[in-house]
Amino acid sequence: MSHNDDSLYKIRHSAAHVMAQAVMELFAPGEVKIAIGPPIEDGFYYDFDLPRPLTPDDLPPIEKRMRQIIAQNHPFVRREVSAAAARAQFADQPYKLELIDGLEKGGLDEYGNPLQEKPVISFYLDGPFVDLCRGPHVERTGQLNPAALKLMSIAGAYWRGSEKNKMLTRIYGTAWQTAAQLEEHLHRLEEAKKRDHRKLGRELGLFYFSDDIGPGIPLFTPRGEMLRHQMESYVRDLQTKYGYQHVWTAHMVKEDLYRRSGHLENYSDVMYPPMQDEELTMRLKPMNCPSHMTLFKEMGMHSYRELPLRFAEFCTLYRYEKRGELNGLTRVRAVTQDDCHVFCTEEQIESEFALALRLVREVLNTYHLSDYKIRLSLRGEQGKYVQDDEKWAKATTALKSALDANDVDYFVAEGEAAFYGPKADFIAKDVLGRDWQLSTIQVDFIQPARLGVEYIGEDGQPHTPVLIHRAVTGCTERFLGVIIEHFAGAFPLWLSPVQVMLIPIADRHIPYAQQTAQRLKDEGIRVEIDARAERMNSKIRDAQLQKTPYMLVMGDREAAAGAAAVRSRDAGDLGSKPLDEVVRMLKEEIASKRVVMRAA
RNA sequence: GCCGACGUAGCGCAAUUGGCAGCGCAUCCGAUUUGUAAUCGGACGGUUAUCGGUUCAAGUCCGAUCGUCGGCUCCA
Repeated sequence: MSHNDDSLYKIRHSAAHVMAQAVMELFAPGEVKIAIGPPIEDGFYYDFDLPRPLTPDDLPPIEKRMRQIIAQNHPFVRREVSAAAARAQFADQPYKLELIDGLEKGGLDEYGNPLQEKPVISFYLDGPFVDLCRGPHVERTGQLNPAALKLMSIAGAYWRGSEKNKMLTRIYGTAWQTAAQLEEHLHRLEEAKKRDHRKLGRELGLFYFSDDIGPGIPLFTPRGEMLRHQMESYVRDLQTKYGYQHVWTAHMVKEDLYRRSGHLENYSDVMYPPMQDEELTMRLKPMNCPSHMTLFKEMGMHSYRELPLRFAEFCTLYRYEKRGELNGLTRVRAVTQDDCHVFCTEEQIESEFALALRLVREVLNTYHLSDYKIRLSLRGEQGKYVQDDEKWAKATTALKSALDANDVDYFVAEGEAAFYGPKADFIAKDVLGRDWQLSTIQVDFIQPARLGVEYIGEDGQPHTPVLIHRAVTGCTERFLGVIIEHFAGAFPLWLSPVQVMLIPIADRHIPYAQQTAQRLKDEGIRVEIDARAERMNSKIRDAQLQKTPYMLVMGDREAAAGAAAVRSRDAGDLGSKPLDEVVRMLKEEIASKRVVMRAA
């Protein structure tokens, strides 16, 4: 949470304590073990180790008890204590003891991450409830607004976030200063639900999931595929313009290649099991890099003069995502990356980074996803990484200086790197303010050497190129999921699967509609005719609900005049216009890739 | 994978303590030929996710499996 939310921070932090007290009172003394309860964006949570699972029916009594505690208006009192005193206080609270250990050693915070300085151990007391807590809090429980508080959900959460630890029960709540703010927040959640791409995907007939196909594998309808096609064509054309070349490398690869590239050792958790074909062991591709490097090698000797060589590919990759982590289109098992591998010299890293950056920026701007931050993802202490400190240091330095040379602001995240190198990840905010990791630019000094990729340098000697991995929209599926929600299903004209719906008023206007449809199709405009025996109003309503950008209504007047009554999805009835003008207007809007954003 | 909730017609939902499985929309058929967000009437549609158990009787209770949803480090 940011600093200017100090008062909300205190409110939510305090609400977490009040909730913990309420939960403890729901059970017999000593039955509830409390873990941690921080404020978070929009609210707070507290993790408990409970004698039984909670159900949604448990929330109202807890909430009721919280209001009573608030009404009792206990002061929050801070007390600094020694580690020994802290241990005595929480003798029967194992999680708190573990936290105290971490604090006392000065080494670890509550998640087991290293701390800079040895902190002061402090308690906060409110009434009968004592918690190990750094604070700050509101002064009295009465400063919490009971009408601006709501418990939201129950979830499981591992102690310290590690699946090796015990699963605790987490209760999420939300808290605000005023009831109106709470209402607003709940309203935002409702809006987000309406835009849920899984719901819109079904309503707009874009994609489906089937038990017969398997989890995490979307099936795209003609309309959904048209969206994919438009998105991919756009990036493809732009890549071509920027000097990237497209290649194609199929979906299966001999396992041995992944042994040499390092995937088998470092990425096998995400890979599907091997397929045995007599003496051959094959794998579904989880990444393109080894294939692109192999292609580079097969194409013969490469001179330094050919570099940088940029191989782009829209390829569907297969990744084993954990069951519980699958989520609509944003987390699937068949992932189509708009991938690219640039083979270049160390000197070229900076300019290649700049090129990729320009491409990424142009694409994100087109989608009105221009509010993004860049995360420099580095190797962490744990996790699987190819061990080669020298190359990691080189790659990290190179990426940092490329970021700096291009005047890019970024923040550092340790432990987020790929197994072969550091990344610059683009994290964009959608119209609802949610973060999505989309584009990525990665520097890899490791894989080319492992696979023996070489070029002949100016000195006539073989050298190992640097590999830059780069994705613009990241992958088609997730990006589509994000933009469905971002646009609330109302795609800009250039992207819309059906751009124009022709609405003949009566059956006798169908021939004119067909004639008009052909005219528009000849201009490359995607058009459909609603020839049902329905009333015009009903056809308009359906086209509007399908979020079709333009409706052309045609009756006797239009047929006689060679015109169409234009209705815009966003602006309503625009009146009758000659077809020539309609075509000009549509083509201009398509070419401009104009976007009309809807408020969240 | 783990914790919890859920799974009734293509979609959205009903069904009393266990007692004949229904409504709306969509679909199909018929009538209507309509001027900027829903024309009227009729018909079709189900092994209640799957498998097993309890019971005279299961959508409802129990178990397993499959699937979906909410979560699983936004720093005590």
